[in-house]
Amino acid sequence: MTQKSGIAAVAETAGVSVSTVSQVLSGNRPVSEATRAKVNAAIAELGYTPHPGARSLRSRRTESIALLVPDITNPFYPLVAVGMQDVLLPAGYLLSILDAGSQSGTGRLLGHVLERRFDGIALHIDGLSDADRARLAESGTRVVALGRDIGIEGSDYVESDDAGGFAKLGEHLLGTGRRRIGFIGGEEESDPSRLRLGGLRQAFAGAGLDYDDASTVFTSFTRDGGRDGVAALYERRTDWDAIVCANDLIAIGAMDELRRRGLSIPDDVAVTGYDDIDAAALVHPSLTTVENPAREIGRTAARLLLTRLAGDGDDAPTQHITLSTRLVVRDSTTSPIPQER
Amino acid sequence: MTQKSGIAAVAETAGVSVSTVSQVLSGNRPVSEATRAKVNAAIAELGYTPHPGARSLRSRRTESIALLVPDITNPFYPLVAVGMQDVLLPAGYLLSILDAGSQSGTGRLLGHVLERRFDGIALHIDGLSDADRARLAESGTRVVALGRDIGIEGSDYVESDDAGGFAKLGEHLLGTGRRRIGFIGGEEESDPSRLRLGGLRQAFAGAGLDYDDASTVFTSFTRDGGRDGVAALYERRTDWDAIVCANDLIAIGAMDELRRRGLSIPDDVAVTGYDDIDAAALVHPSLTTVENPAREIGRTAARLLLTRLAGDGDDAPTQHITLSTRLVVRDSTTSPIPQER
DNA sequence: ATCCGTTTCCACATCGTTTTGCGTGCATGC
DNA sequence: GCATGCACGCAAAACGATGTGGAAACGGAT
Repeated sequence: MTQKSGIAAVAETAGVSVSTVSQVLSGNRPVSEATRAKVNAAIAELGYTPHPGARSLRSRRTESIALLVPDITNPFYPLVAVGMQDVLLPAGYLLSILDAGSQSGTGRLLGHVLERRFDGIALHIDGLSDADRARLAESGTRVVALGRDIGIEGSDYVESDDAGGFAKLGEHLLGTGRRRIGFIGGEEESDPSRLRLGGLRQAFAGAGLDYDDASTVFTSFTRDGGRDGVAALYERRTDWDAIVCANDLIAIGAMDELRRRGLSIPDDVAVTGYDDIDAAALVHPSLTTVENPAREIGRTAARLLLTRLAGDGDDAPTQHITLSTRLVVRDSTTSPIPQER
Repeated sequence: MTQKSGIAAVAETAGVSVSTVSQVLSGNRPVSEATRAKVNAAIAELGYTPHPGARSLRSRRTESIALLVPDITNPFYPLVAVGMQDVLLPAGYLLSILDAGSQSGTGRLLGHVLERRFDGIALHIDGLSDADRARLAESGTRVVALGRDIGIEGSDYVESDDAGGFAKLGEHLLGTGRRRIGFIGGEEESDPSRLRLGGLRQAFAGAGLDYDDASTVFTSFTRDGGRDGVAALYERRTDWDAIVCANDLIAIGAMDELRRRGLSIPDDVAVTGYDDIDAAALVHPSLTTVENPAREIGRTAARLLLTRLAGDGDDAPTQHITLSTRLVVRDSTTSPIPQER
């Protein structure tokens, strides 16, 4: 008695052929109710699980998709991942989150990812090298880009309305009487920095005011960047009444430095961020910011992928979805609840 | 001219047999320098990548391992993931981070994970059902547990020295003259809560003092839990001079509530947390806590898995590794740098 | 009884690897 | 010259699934 394994074992104990079992599993062809029952019984009895390798070998599909992020310790990305799972799990796909460790690590990891033959890849990349872009394109893997267009033929992308968010921030600040408003961006060459500054400008224009370019400094998207940014701004002048930061981490760093200089937030100067990471609500005073709908970004990206994977979307035009953002006003731009006299 | 694909195509253009190409790839048997060169040239020319499905079908290995976490938005887990990657990537393994979404979601995801036939699984689970434990055990997949013993034959686990950490916290507080010390735990039935309280008790005992059980309340491991915990403690008495919290989130919530009651931290009451998540340094005043070496936990877990996967560790006794923790003193237990007068 | 259309199942080829067991050709020892 | 040993490559058999072309069984119509 040779010990069969896999689908063959199931076929044997059910007293049917291998192909019939496969049919029952895939529902590809009609199977009579009687044999279907026999097969299912055998499957349950043996605790059978199809071998994904064998399956993908034939079907050329893995039923799993990858999310490739530059830094999983950035609290923004876990939320994106959760959003993708919301959509993918019910559709029978498994989401693997892969951490490149840094922007530069992306290329190194990309090779591993492509080797694994995921059905689809979602990635958030700031600088994708031409070589990597080519590898992605010729791999034939479905790709959806997060945050910006990745420049691959036929790959959709989803981003949030950065400019609109900063316009709302600007209006909020101008509406509360602030006029000497500085802006601390991330890396100067980065798309987000430029878009976000653009939104602020728009708010000024809308109020019939001029935005002074000398109110802008660029550093990096980190807490340290925020500290440096404040230092740079205060070298130019010292009468700022609001500081707009390109993301929450910068804002938190800026608050550190402002406090160190003996300034009170928001009485002397208001501070705003972007993203609405958890920490924004935790700092003291809590940070006025704009909600960057990470989870919704994830959901949308997953839906785009699923549509493409369904196949009939192969020739559909490239999709570009922009999600709207929401202003979240907290204590860093309004007077905090009086607590120490 | 039939269009071969995969290894057969490589074999053809290199003018060798399929098996020879495989040998070159795996280095399983010696191959002459000349043919090795020919094969490598062909591989490069065709941009060949082995099909992981076919490979795992034969070799029964996937070269990828999974990290299953209850909630990827908890900042602790991304660090664990990064630590695992540190070790796994150089070893040629791909790490997939899988988010169960909640403790209860673990079971649902576990099925998907086992189906995927990962070579190894690392999981951090508080309550694993017996059914799931059985599924894991009989799947034959290598398992390493994080944080606690998972009770599966032959599965190693790694945890951090919670009790030691809380002993250090207790000594620190007692050493600065605090005596009326309250403890806010997470869920009462959870192992961590009990272990951590035990560490605090130990500090009292070491100083020849008695710890009063009436100083303990249990809530949940969240920020809301911290608020509730403070409320509960202050119903018992109002002269606390320190509050020890079972993790940083609780501590941050506790600070919210203390502040709302008009108390000053640390002048009126000191607060401590556990884990040293980023937010601990961001809150104001910054939080004294204990570093829970998440990244090192990840590294260790990965090493344990690799050892088992190497095969010769099959019969080795179960390993139980405890990592030491480090006290991080910040402003919430010392007087902050005078900044307003 | 014959024929035909459905339904239901099966045999078999196939996917791309790994792996074992042999067959070469060549130098070596006698 | 002839057995012996080595170093290299190759053929072929798995691995576990999918899916197509057909064969068998079954009714109903003629």
